[in-house]
Amino acid sequence: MKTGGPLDERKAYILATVVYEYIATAEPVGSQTLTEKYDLGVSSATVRSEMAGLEAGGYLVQPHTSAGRIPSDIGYRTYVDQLMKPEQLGEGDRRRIREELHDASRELDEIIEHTTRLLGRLSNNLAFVTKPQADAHVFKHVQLIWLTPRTGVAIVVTSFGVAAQSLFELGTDVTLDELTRFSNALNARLAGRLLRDVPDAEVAAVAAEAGMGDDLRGAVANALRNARSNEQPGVAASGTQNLLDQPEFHDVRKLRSILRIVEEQKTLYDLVADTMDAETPSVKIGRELGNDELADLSVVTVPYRVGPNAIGMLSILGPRRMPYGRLLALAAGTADTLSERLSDVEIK
Amino acid sequence: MKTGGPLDERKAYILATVVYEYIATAEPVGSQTLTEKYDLGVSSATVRSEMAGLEAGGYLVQPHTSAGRIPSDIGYRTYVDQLMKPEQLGEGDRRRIREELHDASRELDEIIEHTTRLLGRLSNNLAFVTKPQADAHVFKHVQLIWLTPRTGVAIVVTSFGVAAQSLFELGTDVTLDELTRFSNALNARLAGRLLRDVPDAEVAAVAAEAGMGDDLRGAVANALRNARSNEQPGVAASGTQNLLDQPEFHDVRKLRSILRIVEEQKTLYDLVADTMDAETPSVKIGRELGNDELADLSVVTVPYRVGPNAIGMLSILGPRRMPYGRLLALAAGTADTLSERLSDVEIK
DNA sequence: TGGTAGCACTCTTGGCAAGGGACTGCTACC
DNA sequence: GGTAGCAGTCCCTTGCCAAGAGTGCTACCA
Repeated sequence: MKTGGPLDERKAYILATVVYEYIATAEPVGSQTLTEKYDLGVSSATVRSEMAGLEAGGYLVQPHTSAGRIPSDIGYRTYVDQLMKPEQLGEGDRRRIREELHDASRELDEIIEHTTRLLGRLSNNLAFVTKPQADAHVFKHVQLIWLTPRTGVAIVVTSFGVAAQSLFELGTDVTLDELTRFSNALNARLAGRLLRDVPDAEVAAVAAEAGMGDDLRGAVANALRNARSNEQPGVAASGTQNLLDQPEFHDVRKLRSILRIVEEQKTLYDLVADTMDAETPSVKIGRELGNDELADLSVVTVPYRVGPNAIGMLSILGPRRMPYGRLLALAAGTADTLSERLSDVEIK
Repeated sequence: MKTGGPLDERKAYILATVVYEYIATAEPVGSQTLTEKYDLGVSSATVRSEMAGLEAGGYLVQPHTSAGRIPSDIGYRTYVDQLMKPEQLGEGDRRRIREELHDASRELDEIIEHTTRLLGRLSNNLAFVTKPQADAHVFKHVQLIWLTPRTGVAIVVTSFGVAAQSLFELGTDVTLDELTRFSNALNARLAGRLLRDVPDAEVAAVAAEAGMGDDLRGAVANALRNARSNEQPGVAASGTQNLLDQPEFHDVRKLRSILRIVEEQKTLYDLVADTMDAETPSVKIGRELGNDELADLSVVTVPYRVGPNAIGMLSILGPRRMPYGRLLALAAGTADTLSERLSDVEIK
């Protein structure tokens, strides 16, 4: 299967129409259906020979000899990159998203969860949103709370509220005054800086200067590391049941893989981890997801921001046969609103 | 369908065998299978007439005329309450659960999540665990953290670590000293008491005495309310994909209801909310769940404790045709270990 | 030479009938 | 009261056939 040269205009139009029709109906598209439903200006016989060409070029495949054609990964890819026209979100949808999100809580996690549910509902697919990469947040405060002479809690607060906590248990007694002094030492040095600009070594150094013991230092370092959470942020997901409507999932085996993936946040995150850096909308189609079990799924992903920095991603997972244009517009619109909302709740 | 008088010994044994066999095979059980596989000491003809009696009594039903029989809700109920012998968890399983849970983190939420995943894996069904009812926890500390003159965070710490937080935004400026003074006033009065013994009114009174403004008072009250979370605790769930193995779920419509219920924590919680008070293991079978969509599912539920108080529940949701004895033993064993673990991490 | 009409062919799908298998309920007998 | 045997019911599988959808190829036309 060679990818063929560039498509001439008529081939391109026919490919676009096949993809469009297949997305709408979930049925393999034949030459006759095509000439009947769309005004191609040529007969079905001509369409047949063009389709044979598209199949030879790797854009279409035929499930069996006497069936119509469906797009291949390459066919969808060409459609998304070159053929489809970008869609805009209607003003109604846009307003509805804004209203829903602005009613929500001020807590970061709840905002993310709420956004995820909203996106799942509006997209009629499975939505998932990565929690913010906090390392671009501003460090506000660390508080060491004394509970008993040997236990306490270390709390890290950023410009988005409480970012992490860590219970600690010490080998030797510590007083309330000591904890207060430690907290002050850390705050004096760290307040106002970006989390990512605070290396572990510096925390250790400040702690050592202030005379903090090892276990206490460990607890603070631990809380800060959790706050940064830059290896692998949590992921919120919503809308699995929407996928059941799609005919492609009436096969139970496919559902297995999806359910497993949704339950294990890590796999879900891995699906989009590499698009995090790109900072632009991205579409992954079928085998491009790098997982054979997901070969007939696609994902669209759009980053959301605070200020200029992309700090997380909104994604929609659905059948390969998904309305790419609409979902991209929806994700982008939601990402915009989420970004605004996050700027609102950020403590300046 | 009358529920018939008490079952004589032979009827009871036959009912038990039918339930047992159907749980194992998922196929309607006929008189011949039964006499062949189990030593009943009578012929299949006799069994047939006994089964006819059991059907008349409402214990068994026949999917169609020429099929074997399957248990009704009443049949399962009788089996669970009177016929099955209680199982014990093997020492191997027990040790494995203990090892897994004792390696886990000290953070309450993570312990619960970890337990849920473990239970999902071991039960091969859908496990869900309600997060602790915190109102039986001991109030340890409230901390008001100053971020800017008009913003801050209120944090409530109980004997299980940080229980809740609430960002606040004020109409007038407040100083760090004032916040410290407020914190101290609250702590002096509340520390060491059970959360449920601290009425909202008292918090308001202390706050007013200390001269706190309304918004600040609101934030503290809010954080305390969240900490108590006694209306409806969160629920962790794991193992949805296990259900796909069961033949009863090859019908996609049934999956829909389940997926929806799992995603909405509230419905999941409602399934077992009324057994919270009972403080003993409980089994709900089919329509007893009070939801037609779940008519061929069952749930076993076991409470877990800290000290003498039940503070949450472990549940396993699966097909009505589930191995009740084994799952009850598994849930009970896991609940014991979870209770121990929680006592360990509690700050005394 | 590109487009078209027609035709033979392929493959799936649904309906239908027949046969086998797994039960049951009933009756007559021990 | 228990049992053996039998007629009857119902489901499920299998095989077959016809209908339908779609294709590729070829001959023809402008």
